[in-house]
Amino acid sequence: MLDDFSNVPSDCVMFNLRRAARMVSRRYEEALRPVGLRAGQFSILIALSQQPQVPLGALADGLGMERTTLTRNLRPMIRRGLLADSPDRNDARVRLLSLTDEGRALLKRASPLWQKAQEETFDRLPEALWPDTRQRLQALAG
Amino acid sequence: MLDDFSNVPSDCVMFNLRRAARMVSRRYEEALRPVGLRAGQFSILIALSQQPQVPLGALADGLGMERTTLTRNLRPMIRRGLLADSPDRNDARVRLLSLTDEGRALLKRASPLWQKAQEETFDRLPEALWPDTRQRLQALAG
DNA sequence: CCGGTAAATATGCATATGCACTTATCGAGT
DNA sequence: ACTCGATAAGTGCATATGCATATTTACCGG
Repeated sequence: MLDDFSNVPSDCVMFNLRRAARMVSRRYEEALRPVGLRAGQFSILIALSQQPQVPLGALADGLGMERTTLTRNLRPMIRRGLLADSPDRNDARVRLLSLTDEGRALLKRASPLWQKAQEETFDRLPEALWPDTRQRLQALAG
Repeated sequence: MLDDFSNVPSDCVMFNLRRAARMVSRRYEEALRPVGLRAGQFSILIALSQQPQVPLGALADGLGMERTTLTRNLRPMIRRGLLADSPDRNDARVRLLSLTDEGRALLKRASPLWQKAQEETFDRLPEALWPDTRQRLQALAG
């Protein structure tokens, strides 16, 4: 008998997650285009807005991202002046990251654009389902 | 008053989707490493296993991916001999894609590895929740 | 047949992703 | 102080992602 993979595309968790992430990211990036932020860059700004100084590794963990990936994702943002980094005085290995004033200002401008994308997203998935859905995504990511 | 973005990381659909996609993809790629397939490559093989000949654009639509992205993702797979492409006899613009015998054989070897990754995934998200979760992801991707 | 518009795909550029490996630093035990 | 294992971060390589733009082909109205 022939191999039948016909159920795999819809069953595969990885495939469905990646496709949804691609499609949703494109919509958020379209919304954020006026401020010139990519989807991942917006996430980094948000993550850094929570704390004054964050070690690179801790930030990568929070984003569920390889340290080496984050290292490179930071570059265009630092070049643009949105982020600053400084060595930890107590541990010279650690690179502490922080938002600049410019980064904070841009985040403020980006916020309503994000809000709009978020609302458009909830036109597709009823917002009441989101807390539950988020929890499932976090379980998958954990 | 200061801007407070403290709710954004957990609320942002885009962020949660991307993070989950990253983490889950890494686990599938680890499982698929013995056959040397990346997560997206496995998805392409599966998608092509459904039909004998698929136009590039139609495949891209099915994957929720830009045609230009797919164009390049195909390259290493064609170079490796997993896929073949030929022009459509009725429309010289169209590139028809198909699995090679080697591609089909590799998919067969990859299948149990995928199955294992899938099962590990369901250790994190109860499988009973998957049909519903999949539907939500498809709504987000649509 | 010709000209113009639409469609399918490819290219240039920039960012994103992570593994294997390397470098620098820390801290504990001697 | 010294060595050594552990930890934080960076590099080289390869694939992934998509927008703006270019190229080729199709099709339709004249």
